[in-house]
Amino acid sequence: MTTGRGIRLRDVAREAGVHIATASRALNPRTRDRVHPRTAAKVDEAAARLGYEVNLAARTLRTQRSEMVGVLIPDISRPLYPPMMRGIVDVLEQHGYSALLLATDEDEQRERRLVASLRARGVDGFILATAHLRHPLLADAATLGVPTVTLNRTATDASVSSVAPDNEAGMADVATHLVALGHRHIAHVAGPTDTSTGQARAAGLHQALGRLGVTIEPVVDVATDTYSIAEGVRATRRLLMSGAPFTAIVTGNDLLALGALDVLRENRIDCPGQVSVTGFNDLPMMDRVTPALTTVRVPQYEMGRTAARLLVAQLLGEGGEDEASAGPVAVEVRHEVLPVELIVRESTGRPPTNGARRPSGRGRVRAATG
Amino acid sequence: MTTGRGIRLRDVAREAGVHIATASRALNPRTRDRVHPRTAAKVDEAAARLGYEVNLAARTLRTQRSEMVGVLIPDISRPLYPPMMRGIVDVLEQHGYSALLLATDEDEQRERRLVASLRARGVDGFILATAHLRHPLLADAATLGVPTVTLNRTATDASVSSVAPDNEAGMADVATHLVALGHRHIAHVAGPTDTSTGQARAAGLHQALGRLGVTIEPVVDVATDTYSIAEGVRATRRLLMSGAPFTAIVTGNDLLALGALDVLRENRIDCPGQVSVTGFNDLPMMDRVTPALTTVRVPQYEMGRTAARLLVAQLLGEGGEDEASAGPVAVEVRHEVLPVELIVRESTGRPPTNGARRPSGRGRVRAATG
DNA sequence: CTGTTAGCGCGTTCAG
DNA sequence: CTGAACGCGCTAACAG
Repeated sequence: MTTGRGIRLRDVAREAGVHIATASRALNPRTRDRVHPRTAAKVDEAAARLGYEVNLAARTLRTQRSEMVGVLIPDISRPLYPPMMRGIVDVLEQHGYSALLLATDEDEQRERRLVASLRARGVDGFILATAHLRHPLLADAATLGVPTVTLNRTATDASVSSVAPDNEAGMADVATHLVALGHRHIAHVAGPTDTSTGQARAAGLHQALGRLGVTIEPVVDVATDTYSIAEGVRATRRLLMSGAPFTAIVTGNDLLALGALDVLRENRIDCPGQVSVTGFNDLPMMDRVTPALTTVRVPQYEMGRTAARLLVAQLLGEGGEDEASAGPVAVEVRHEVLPVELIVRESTGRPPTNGARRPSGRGRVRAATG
Repeated sequence: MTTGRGIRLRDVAREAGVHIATASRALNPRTRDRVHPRTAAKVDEAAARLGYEVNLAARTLRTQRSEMVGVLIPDISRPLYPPMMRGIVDVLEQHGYSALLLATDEDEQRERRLVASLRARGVDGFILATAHLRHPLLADAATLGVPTVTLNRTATDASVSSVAPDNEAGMADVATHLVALGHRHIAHVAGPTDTSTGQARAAGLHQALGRLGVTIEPVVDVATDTYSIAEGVRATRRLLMSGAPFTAIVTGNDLLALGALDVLRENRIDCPGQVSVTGFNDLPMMDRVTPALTTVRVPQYEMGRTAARLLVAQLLGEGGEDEASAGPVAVEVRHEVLPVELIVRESTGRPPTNGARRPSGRGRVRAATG
């Protein structure tokens, strides 16, 4: 109700008729029980009357804890991330932490700069959302002793906690689904091999198909450089050019799948009539594209929440750390793998009854543009 | 390369063989020119060697400027916001500011709490993304003297800068487009009346149609409570129930339009064959739903950038403020209205040749579920 | 349970 | 152009 500007602890203390330190203890939840309830009440009242708000910069300077977490996301406008971010923010807020959001664009230079600025700000921890495997930062962050959790990146580094979807299980579901429908000739538009999701999903698919007695011909197993519609287009064109037969395309990500659908459409190949397509992630609106995409739902919001919970647990754990344990302070490292769910929609169906054949003549494939 | 942890200015000063104050001046861009170039170079070198990183908590405590901005967004996982956030982050980063992202869910209580915590953190400014008109916070923020910019909310408060799309022009384009196609009986699923976008778009539509000599019958002019697919469904069902004739539905937002498309589909009313539909915003994937949505593109990323620029301008302006000007410090308040663009896709076409009639019998309208 | 004292790391006076 | 001293607002240690 009042200004709250420039009101310091000493003002509250004077107003309440107690010493500044007493006011501090009364107002800080962690130390409130060290003060007489009646005194605490008086302080509360004075603080409320004056509109006092603690100065966190001062507290941070004193305690070396900023109660802020740095969240590094390549690009929040890519649809995979917003639900994750929301999950992160929700959990952090619950524990009194705030989220500093930075865009990395997966640019190493930029990342280093941003992390440096976050360290300068004294963030208590990092959440690093990236699937890229080469990530020099990780070694740094761990080395520099700032608690870190990676998000959407399967654990490869034993020293940093991680949260990732169960890519293998998702691909196993996809494989089972397609084989049950009767598909035997399956093509694969794989995600980038320098991402953990790309690798894990590709491996999961191959393993599952192997168990089912189906193999993917190398000529119809193509990789992409990035997760994007354009890359999906490029890769699917290559598939068609190969002339090899297939009745289904498994992709590593919904955007790649959208690109595949575009290429099928431009070549007048019916989906799912002639060729089935699957995606991964279940991004928003995937139920509304045409045909509605069969895909693997990744619990994005829950992944964000989990990452934040893991980080907060470390943060709180560290604070209460007794120095009893000698040796390197064993921060508990955990690797959470969250369950995924196959969502069957309209882009998958039985293969054509006349069996697998080249879905299109080479000459009919449109040349790539641009 | 080195740890950077626990390295203080005094360490750098000692390493460089100068006084701590000199090191401070050399390292701070604003005061660097007050020190001898050779001395500055020595300090730089020492800082680099030691991996020094300024402690921003200390600087903030001293200077009362945190170089952080609080960004309040109802829910980052709603597709309108991520591109805005990206724009904000990009511009802020350019000027050395960081973004603290909070989720408000448009809950007033929560908002107050969050704003209080941001003030406690000493943020230098706020960006408030909300279209809701009643916003007590605004008065507060302005009153408390923290520079604020509203985003996606047309100026109603003269004291706070704002960035908003040109809703009127967008609706004028929609009206012109539909009338040119031959539509004379137009229905309207309006956005919430307690939002500035809802109001401005509704007003813009009515005005434009008025100029074109077309009026919307009150029975086919329905409002919604929120921008959501479910509300679009509810409102469109009401439209059909009314029995009044129309050949086009103009909606206040893409989600409402998706709901309208759902209801048309469930009643086997062809779009655009029997009824055309328009949206607003051009959210991601609107080119891929069926039918691809004719809508008004709002420059979300650019709006984010603009909001951040306006805020930074205020922040920098304030710092350089000479006390020469007596009276209330006139922070420059600006209201930016960004141009929009009509994107014509497949959901609009000529009205049926047999003219306007009730697109569906009352009895055929499915009852609302739930 | 409360008061006293000291200092977190920095920027900014004021002298020289 | 550089050095000395002070204090931003708070909390942690130590007394009492």
